[in-house]
Amino acid sequence: MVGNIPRPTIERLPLYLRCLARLKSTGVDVVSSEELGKLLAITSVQIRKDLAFFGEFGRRGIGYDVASLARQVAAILGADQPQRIALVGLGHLGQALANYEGFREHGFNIAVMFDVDPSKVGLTVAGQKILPVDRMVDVVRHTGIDIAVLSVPAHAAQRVTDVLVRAGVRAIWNFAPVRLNVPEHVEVRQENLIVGLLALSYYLKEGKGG
Amino acid sequence: MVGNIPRPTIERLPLYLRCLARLKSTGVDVVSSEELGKLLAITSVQIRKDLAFFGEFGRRGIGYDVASLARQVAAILGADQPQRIALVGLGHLGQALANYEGFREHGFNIAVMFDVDPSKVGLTVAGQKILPVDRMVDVVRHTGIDIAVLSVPAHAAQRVTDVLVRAGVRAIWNFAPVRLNVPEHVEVRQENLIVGLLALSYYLKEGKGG
DNA sequence: TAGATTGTTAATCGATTAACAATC
DNA sequence: TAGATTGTTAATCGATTAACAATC
Repeated sequence: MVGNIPRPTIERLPLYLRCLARLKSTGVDVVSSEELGKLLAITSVQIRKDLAFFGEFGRRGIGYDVASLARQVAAILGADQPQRIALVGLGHLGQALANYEGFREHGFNIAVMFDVDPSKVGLTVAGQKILPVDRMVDVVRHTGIDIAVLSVPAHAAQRVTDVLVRAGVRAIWNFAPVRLNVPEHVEVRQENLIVGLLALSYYLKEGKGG
Repeated sequence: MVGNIPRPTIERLPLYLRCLARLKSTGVDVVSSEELGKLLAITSVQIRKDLAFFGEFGRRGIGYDVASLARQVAAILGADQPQRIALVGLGHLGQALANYEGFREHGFNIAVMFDVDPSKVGLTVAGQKILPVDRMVDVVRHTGIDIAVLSVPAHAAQRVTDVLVRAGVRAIWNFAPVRLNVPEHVEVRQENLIVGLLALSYYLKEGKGG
């Protein structure tokens, strides 16, 4: 696999994957980059260029085998085999994430859930018992979980992160609106809901002809 | 205001805004682009370039007045005065959004909430009563709401969108994993949680040295 | 005035698009 | 073979970075 793939390419792959999964479920066996592009509002060249970073997946004159391409894109993204993740913080957002179907569909299983709030510990959400944060290092280390989802209040985010790092987590998906300090070997993905709403608000104003 | 601002610039403005709000609340009066950049892990030139699209906000040799810059960035984004929004779909994600503090902080108030599910209609979430979708056109049109947040299942998203458009909504923040068809004058912002997780999963694999 | 920092013009870098050869 | 569609090389476009003049 090549060293430096453009970030925009990486962020389009999940779109391809989902579209392919949908095509597969509706019984489509073969798809051209042109057709895929129509469905996604992305040019066919862009799609072929993106895929070309990783290999040759199509048949000239024919197109792509839907099932096979889906498998291979999933493999590129590390979504080809079940991956257990830890969820920390079971406020409203945490509970929404715990119940989000999209994860399971891509092979991500929330294997453990933690919260500091004693009134939440012991409750069952989405079929899982909430554990106390005290047990996080032990449990995460023991189960060998790599990815943690962080949906705690901003003021607690760095503290929880330090614990997660100590527990051996190597990727953190952070919904708290703070930049986390982590060692170099830990990947952080910052999710930032308000950006979406503010950007939308800007384009709304612009559309008005402002 | 200039016509064509780079999209990346627009998406950084909310980060500036939040950082400035935080500085203000900690009593910082003046900040340089260098300092702001350190806090956000963005270069100072990038920040100055971004701001330059909209005008001159700083004082050479001094820096930026935190309160004044915050006000002006908020104005650019249309977050300088309260904006009412409609929330459609009160599943787990919808309820999380209804309770999300970040919106209020930026002047967005969820003024009305709708759901199809009769067992949800009438319930109170985050201090608001859930209304039936049947009343959506009337209520939205009557209150003059511009922005709708869509957190309904994928299969219902287009149907609800058509109603929202009929009700006069001009911007839709869509959490359903489908591309919406809307008339040209309606802005759509596609939010896509799974992209974040899959991208993280990719970079985790890469980090491994794969 | 000297030091600091902005705003802007020019150079570089990276991503998208266009053109086309390869091949099913 | 002719038509379709991929994969790739070259050209264009757009965003970031570097350099620097303006000015507090």
